[in-house]
Amino acid sequence: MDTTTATRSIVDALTKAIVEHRLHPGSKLAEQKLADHFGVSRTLVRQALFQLAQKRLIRMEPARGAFVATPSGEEAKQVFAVRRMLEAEMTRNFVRNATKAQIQALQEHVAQEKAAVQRGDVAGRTDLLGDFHVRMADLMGNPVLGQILGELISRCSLITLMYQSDNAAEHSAEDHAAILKAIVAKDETLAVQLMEDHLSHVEASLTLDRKLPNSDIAMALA
Amino acid sequence: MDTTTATRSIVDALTKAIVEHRLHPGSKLAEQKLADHFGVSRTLVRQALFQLAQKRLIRMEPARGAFVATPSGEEAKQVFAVRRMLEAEMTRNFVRNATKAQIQALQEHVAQEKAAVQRGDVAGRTDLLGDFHVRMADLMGNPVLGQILGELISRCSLITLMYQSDNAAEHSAEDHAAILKAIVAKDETLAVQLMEDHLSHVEASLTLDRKLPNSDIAMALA
DNA sequence: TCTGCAAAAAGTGTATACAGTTTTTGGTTT
DNA sequence: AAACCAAAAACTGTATACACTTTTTGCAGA
Repeated sequence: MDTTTATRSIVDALTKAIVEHRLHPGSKLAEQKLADHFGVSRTLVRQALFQLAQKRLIRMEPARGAFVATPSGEEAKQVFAVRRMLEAEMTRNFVRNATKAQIQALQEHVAQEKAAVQRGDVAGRTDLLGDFHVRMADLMGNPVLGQILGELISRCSLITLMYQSDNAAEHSAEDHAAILKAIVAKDETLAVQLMEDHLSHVEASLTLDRKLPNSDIAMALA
Repeated sequence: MDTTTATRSIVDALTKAIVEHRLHPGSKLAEQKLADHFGVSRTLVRQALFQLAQKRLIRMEPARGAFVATPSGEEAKQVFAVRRMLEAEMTRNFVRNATKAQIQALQEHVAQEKAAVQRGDVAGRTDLLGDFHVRMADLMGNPVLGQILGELISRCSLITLMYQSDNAAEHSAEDHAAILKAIVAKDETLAVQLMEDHLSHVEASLTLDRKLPNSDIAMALA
């Protein structure tokens, strides 16, 4: 991941904008406009766009340019399937190997989530709910896993935006608390089960099978 | 993954060269030399190098250039850990959902592996042994999983080159046959267990804890 | 002979130029 | 007023130019 610092910061800025829903699925990302905005040449912008394309946060169409990705329902299901595979085992390892300090770190995180929910901070809440999973991956001391999961979770941010029907995200904070409780109790199978259920629950709250009016409309008025 | 076709073919050519061990870990990849070789400008070479860096097949050092990656023993363990997570579940799903045609495709693949082993075709054998896992991922109809696994397996190609002690790879063909037998018998837990054992076995055949003489030497004479 | 250092060569990082394509614009015809 | 077409504008894809950094070279001194 060692690109030069300039492109790195462009990648980070665009990633943040996409994950935080400040750039909508399907939006055009014109190179010159981005170059002007960041005060660099198109060269660096292009490097950043290629990296984002590899992370599947944008797609590049030949001779037409870059657009914020519009993941299909099919792709969404696949992303969740892989997340379940990884996070189930991650949870199992966490129960077995986590130190008190690591558990406490997660507890503080869940407390922050609850606070965000209670004060109705939607943006902060969304951030924290995704961070819970990334945090857990990082605590496991496996950066390879951490990076893969981080990218999958970024993609989920786009997916939930496109397919979210009811705001079932509010249940997520409770799910996290329950998972953590099982971890503290060293109940391995329960913790794993709760994690799998949690992910399935999030996935089920999406309407992945509709005909994607979002994509076309967003494309149309881009 | 939609970059323009030119850079795509450069990425593929370099990936193939690295995975097939025609470019050794630590080797310098000078941009102009690659550009001359491929008959394009440095621009396209650079795009390709950035993509390879993101796939962790090369590393880029600021102002010093690109080098074929030299994964550490620590990183190798992490890659295998993630592979076990993904491939265990992949195997479980495969037992549950595979069609007769898919199983037959794998059987033919294992037959090819045996043939390569018997005729002493080391290069072909190595290819096929890695392909077994990629093939299985592709058959599952989950391209998201397929791509992640494909990249992890590419990295394993570098890892086994750097750390291989005895040539335990010969056992892999038998392992694959045993896994497939369990799949045919619809023995889910056995198939999963055999897959996990297989990956642990491959990992155990590596000497991941030595001080990496390879890396430094290769760097030194690059 | 070995060490140290300065000049030259090679290489990377970024910007710009230019060719080819796509999109927009504005007028013309039905 | 709507559909169509051509010229202009905007944009992408690739090559090249140039500044700056690293590496190599070759010579001077110990």
